Amino acid sequence: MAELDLPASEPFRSVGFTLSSLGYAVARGFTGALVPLEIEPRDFALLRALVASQGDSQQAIGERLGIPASRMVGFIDAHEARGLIERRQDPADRRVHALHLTDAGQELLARAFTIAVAYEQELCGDLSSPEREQLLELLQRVSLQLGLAPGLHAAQGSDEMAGE
Amino acid sequence: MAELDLPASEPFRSVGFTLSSLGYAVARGFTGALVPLEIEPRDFALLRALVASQGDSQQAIGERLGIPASRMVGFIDAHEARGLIERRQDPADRRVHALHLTDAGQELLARAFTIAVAYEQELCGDLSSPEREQLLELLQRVSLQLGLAPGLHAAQGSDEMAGE
DNA sequence: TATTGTTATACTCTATAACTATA
DNA sequence: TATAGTTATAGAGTATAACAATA
Repeated sequence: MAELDLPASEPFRSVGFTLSSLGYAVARGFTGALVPLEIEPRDFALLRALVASQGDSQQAIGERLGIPASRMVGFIDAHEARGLIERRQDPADRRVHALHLTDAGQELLARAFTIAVAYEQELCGDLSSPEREQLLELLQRVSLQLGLAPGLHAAQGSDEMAGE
Repeated sequence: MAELDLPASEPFRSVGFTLSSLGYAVARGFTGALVPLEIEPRDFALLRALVASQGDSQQAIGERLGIPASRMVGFIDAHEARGLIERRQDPADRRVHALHLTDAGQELLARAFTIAVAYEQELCGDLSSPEREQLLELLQRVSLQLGLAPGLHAAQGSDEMAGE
């Protein structure tokens, strides 16, 4: 997209193009790395969100992750069926389901973290520590150009760290 | 994913995480930038592929883009209905539909390129020219770690430069 | 018998809106 | 009247496999 010498064919060198395809590949790779745990990146994001806010309501968590209320139902159902998450009645407001990680959920999350760390090391295997820092810094500046909150994430449907 | 001091909450600084979310945001942004042309990134990819190989068969193009034959039918139908692409009978093998860009298709592609260039400039607005080069170089090295052919792209279904 | 393009079918994922029980 | 969670329904997108014409 930068040097528009070509009529319209060869894979041009552009930041937008590269980030888009690389981001997709990274998400797909991470999805693959999580397969042994039988979870996907979206599940990882959910478990992480739960650690940050144990006891919050189903809809509050959903809002933070950008997941509509109706979709949260089945999403939480699946994790509860696996014994990773617990719905607890709020005694003050019986409409509310407060979400909590079970011990099994915390253990699985820990294992997912181990995988995430290993994957990060694999990705950056060719970079020195300062190079990695600089890459992060440059990416950060592109993020700001896009108006992205630095470091925000979600377990949205449309992929994002999920390769499906 | 790099510094695993946190139990599992704050948005950590990791190349994998950043690339995944940024890539998604870039794709979504590019999708938005193309809206005035009433095309999506996958259409842009198709038109580009056609320039590179005018006259190739429908399935050959599909294979290059990673699109199964059955999906190509409706995909090409839509573009033919808009007058952007033409199916021509191959006199030698009457099963084959050779695909060609129409004049309208070439004009639309040119306009899409203009948008892509503008989007690239917007993304890199905060970067100096050497910084941009270095970013591309670092991304390239991460791509190689992932075993990605440098500069390969597709018009796959599962998003990739498409925000849906 | 294999291949190009097509169609039919079924499946996954998702959003929208209606519904319930509480407040 | 509003809200948390649920359910029902319908829509988009896709893959799989069967099919017709041609080789």
